[in-house]
Amino acid sequence: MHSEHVVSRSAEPKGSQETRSGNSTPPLDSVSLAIIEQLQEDGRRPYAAIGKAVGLSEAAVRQRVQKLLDQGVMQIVAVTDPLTVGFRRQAMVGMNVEGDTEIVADALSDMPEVEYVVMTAGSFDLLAEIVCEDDDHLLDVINKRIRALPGVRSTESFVYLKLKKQTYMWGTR
Amino acid sequence: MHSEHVVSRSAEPKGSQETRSGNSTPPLDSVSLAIIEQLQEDGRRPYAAIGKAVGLSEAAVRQRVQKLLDQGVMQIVAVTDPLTVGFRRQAMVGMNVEGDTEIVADALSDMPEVEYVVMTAGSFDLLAEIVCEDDDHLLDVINKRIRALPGVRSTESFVYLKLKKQTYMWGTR
DNA sequence: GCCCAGAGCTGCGAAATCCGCAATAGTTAG
DNA sequence: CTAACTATTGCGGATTTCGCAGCTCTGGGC
Repeated sequence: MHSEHVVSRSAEPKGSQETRSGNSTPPLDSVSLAIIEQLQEDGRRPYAAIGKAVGLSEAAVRQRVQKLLDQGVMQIVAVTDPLTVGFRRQAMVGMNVEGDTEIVADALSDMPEVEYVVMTAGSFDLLAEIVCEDDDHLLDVINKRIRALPGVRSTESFVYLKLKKQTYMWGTR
Repeated sequence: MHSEHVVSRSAEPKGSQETRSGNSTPPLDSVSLAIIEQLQEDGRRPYAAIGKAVGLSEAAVRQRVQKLLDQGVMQIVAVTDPLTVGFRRQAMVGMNVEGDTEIVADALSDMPEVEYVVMTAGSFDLLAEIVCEDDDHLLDVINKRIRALPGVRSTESFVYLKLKKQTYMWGTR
């Protein structure tokens, strides 16, 4: 048992199932970390192989993976470069908002073209990544829908010219 | 729920290679698109289930998936919210660059803390997402390493406060 | 037209993997 | 100390993966 607690944090109220990044995410010990790292290298790696790597039985790994998925701590998915699969226009949109930033963030999150929403400190209150099929589509999303949201004071767009790096190796340094 | 239609795409003669934007990426027909969509929903979905969904045999799906992976068109990985895995500080950094933007982009891509690099049009030439363990680490990366790169004229940072959405559903609208 | 080569698909065992379940520790609360 | 709960293990049986041989379709060379 060499596994140590990362940070012992006690008494966390449960029952919160918010979108993401809610810190309802308790423990996550070093074994689960190791499992995640294995799956970041290959999302289809067999449970037995992972178990051998992290020192657990196949069944235990399976149970932990299922739990991590259920809790939303991780997801196992195929990722691609959108440009390769037919989406020709992407942009990052920075926004300034008046009132509750989170309400605007939620509205953005409901849009299918929006892949990524983050609340930030700095000269923007929100950043959102938009994935569209063409220029008309992008224009429509930004001008007709995002700027129409109540509370959005101003936006600034950065159209993607070339994606240079995109990794999913958190924890695998 | 499982609609058979993928991304609307005009009927394609099977021999036609539409001139896709530059990359060494061979066409990618609608069947492969459909396979990718299946794996975007669940990266561990069995080949037989995918085959039934897209109208192909298990073996054919397996061959196509392997090819897509080998070609680098997609990867099947576990993705997480870095905040839940022990990385407490993230930021998007916008940059203005003099000279060849791509050289700077390549240098950024070599840094392990940099998860995402994209060349953009607009008031920034480059956007880079940084994932760090703490404030010291973040400060070090931005001030000591990024701003030290030759050609970097100025930077502006947006520290993440809360990640609201992060999906990998390109093509699954 | 004819033949050949290459790419893609299918079907089929054999091997490996996944899955559910019951039994076994370890932990915490009373 | 016991009860309740959670995590883990070991096991069959069902399912999936894997490799391979054979088949079809297409395009090129002659």
